[in-house]
Amino acid sequence: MNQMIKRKSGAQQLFDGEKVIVINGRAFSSADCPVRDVLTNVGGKWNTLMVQALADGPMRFSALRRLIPDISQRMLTQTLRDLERDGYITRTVFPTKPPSVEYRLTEMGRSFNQVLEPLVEWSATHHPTIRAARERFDAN
Amino acid sequence: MNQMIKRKSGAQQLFDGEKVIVINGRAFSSADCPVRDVLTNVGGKWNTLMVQALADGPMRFSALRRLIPDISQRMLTQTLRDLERDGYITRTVFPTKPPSVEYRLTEMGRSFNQVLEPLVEWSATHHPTIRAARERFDAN
DNA sequence: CAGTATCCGGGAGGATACTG
DNA sequence: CAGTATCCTCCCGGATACTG
Repeated sequence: MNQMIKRKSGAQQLFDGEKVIVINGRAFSSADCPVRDVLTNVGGKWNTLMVQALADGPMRFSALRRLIPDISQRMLTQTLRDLERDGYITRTVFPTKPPSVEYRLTEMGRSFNQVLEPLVEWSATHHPTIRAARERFDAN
Repeated sequence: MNQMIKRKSGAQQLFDGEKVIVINGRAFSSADCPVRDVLTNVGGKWNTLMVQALADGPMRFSALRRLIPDISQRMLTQTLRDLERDGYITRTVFPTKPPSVEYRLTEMGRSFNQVLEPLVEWSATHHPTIRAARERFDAN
């Protein structure tokens, strides 16, 4: 029930000649696999960091820049746009002058952050182990 | 405690002139941020899929090829090598002829899979919502 | 069977300059 | 302040061919 892939499924026949991935017993064209679709965002260099930056509360564009010093302006805008597009965050413009823009997690964004957190914790916990394994492997 | 980033920390001063990310109150050079280090793997196109493929039990190279039809030989090898290097899986060669090689999740690999599963579930659940949000956004 | 080796295109993302 | 607009580079990953 929890594994992404099931063996010995006849589902490969569902798409004629097309490559297929099987998740929870259902077949998807690997082109639009839902899990892949979401995990692509997770993999993006800035997406998860941005979600976590907004987890404490809404922030403005410039505040995000200061919080994440090594993101380029281009990537900050693009990441925020992508997250907005997929419904993770909302963008609110205040017509002050100069204008200020507030970014805020949606309900779904907060929901996502909750499944993200364990992964972050896991990463921090196991990072030393991974580093060690890597050095051991590279020693050969 | 659970958020990746803390505000109003003076930690930016810890690294002299270097860009810094702050996690759970500790500062890391953004070059070797532990969370980024792990999440990079999550983001790789095949890494998570491979972990899940092996979640049910060990598999051989050719079995993995059949299970994930649209991976190239090159990427299959490389993904397995990377996962082995970081300690997620082990690689065992059986000197039959022709040789067969078995890949198996380590304890850490299984541990990782457990924090991965909720993310996979979440993806499958929210995928329709995301698709809808995306179409709404693109309509403008 | 389980890999290497090589070539190659596309896209992610950085740097820089400009704007309402 | 909060963006666009370009340009450019690196490297991920696919395709193909060869090997112990």
